[in-house]
Amino acid sequence: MKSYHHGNLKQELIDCACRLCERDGYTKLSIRSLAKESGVSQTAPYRHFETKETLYASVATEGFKKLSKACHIDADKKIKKKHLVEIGCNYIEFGLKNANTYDLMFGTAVGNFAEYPELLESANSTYENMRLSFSKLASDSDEVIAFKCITLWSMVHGLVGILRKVQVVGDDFEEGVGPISTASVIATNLEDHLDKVLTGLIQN
Amino acid sequence: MKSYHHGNLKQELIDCACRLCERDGYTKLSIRSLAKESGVSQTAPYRHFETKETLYASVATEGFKKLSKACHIDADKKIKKKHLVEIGCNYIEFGLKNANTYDLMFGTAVGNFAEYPELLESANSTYENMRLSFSKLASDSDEVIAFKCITLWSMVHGLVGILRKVQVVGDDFEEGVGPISTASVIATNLEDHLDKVLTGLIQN
DNA sequence: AATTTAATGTTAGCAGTGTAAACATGATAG
DNA sequence: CTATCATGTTTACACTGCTAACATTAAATT
Repeated sequence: MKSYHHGNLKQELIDCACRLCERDGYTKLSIRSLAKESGVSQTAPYRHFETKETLYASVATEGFKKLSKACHIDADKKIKKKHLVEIGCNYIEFGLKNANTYDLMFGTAVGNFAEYPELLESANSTYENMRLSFSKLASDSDEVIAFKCITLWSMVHGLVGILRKVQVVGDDFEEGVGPISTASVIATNLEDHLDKVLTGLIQN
Repeated sequence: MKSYHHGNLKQELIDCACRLCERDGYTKLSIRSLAKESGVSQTAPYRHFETKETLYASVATEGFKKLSKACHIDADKKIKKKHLVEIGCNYIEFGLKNANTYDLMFGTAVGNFAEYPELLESANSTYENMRLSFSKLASDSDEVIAFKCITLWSMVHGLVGILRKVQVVGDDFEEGVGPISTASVIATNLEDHLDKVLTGLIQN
């Protein structure tokens, strides 16, 4: 009935880890609980993941693939500024809706991406997507394109960080000009905000 | 000789925690090791910190105080754009030089700042400082000031996040237009970069 | 000044963790 | 058919956060 070999354990562990990481945050994830969830012995996961960080890297890799998809713009389309605004909005939406996974992707849980080729690959390809979109906006040099791209990325990345604090603190504040309420305003007018910033960055 | 009561344990624990957090990252910090370092029993810290998160909150509070100081601009000075650039640079420098502490401050180690009044206070006052500087730049409405302030903050916050990945991956990449090298360029021309972004945001 | 009380320390112990070592099983290659 | 090797299990170790019960001493109350 229950065969000694699981057959598809690695993928099941990754899927399960993705789910639990997002639900409870990666700190709450234990290899043992993961194993139990898959009906397998405590140390079985070690046949597929050298250390816990290796498992984290797999979850982060999945995260970057999803982020990449969320920020993808149809390649044939003629890219305008509004499309970059859309990319930015989608990025932020991903960061807020998958907050715990986002932590894993951009925090320190995985120390050095270079140690995990798949992770590095998926992270770089997320960037590459964004870069391509910028390259279709105007005929800038590679340097300028990369520059604009990093500027947008750090902008939306920063907003995710700030806005998440807003989510956590919630409605405890009504002051009007504090960081919380201001950030909230930006959050609800995200498109306008990104539009403004991008306008300062490009002419199109 | 060695008295039963330590006398200044709480502060010593905080200091020690700040040091260890910055050196090894907050994940490596254990209450037990902390206690040992202070020559006190394993559970003594629990008389001063309800849970580990409470300790984290104290370390984060110290972090915000330092960040606040690093971003402080003399109140009497007439504020110009270059001062805001300076604030931004100092912020980023702090984030990069105190990377592990910065993680603790802006990550998810401390779930809800509102549960730790001192932390909330120090975090808000960091923001308030920045806001004041903006308010001395031009006679904008409170809303506009707050808006600009959040924009700068999320910008530099995002850059810290991106640039840290650069530090970690280091010199493994020389491609020229990849995220790593581009971010590196931004890092070495930080003032110019912030100047550009701020120019798009303000006129002064 | 004597005594009660509250703050701060210790000891012992539970349940949970990451990970290594030695062993078991069974799919696959020779 | 057999040997090998990937994949699973058992056992064990050192470590963790945290609780409960007890010890000591500083501070408050009488």
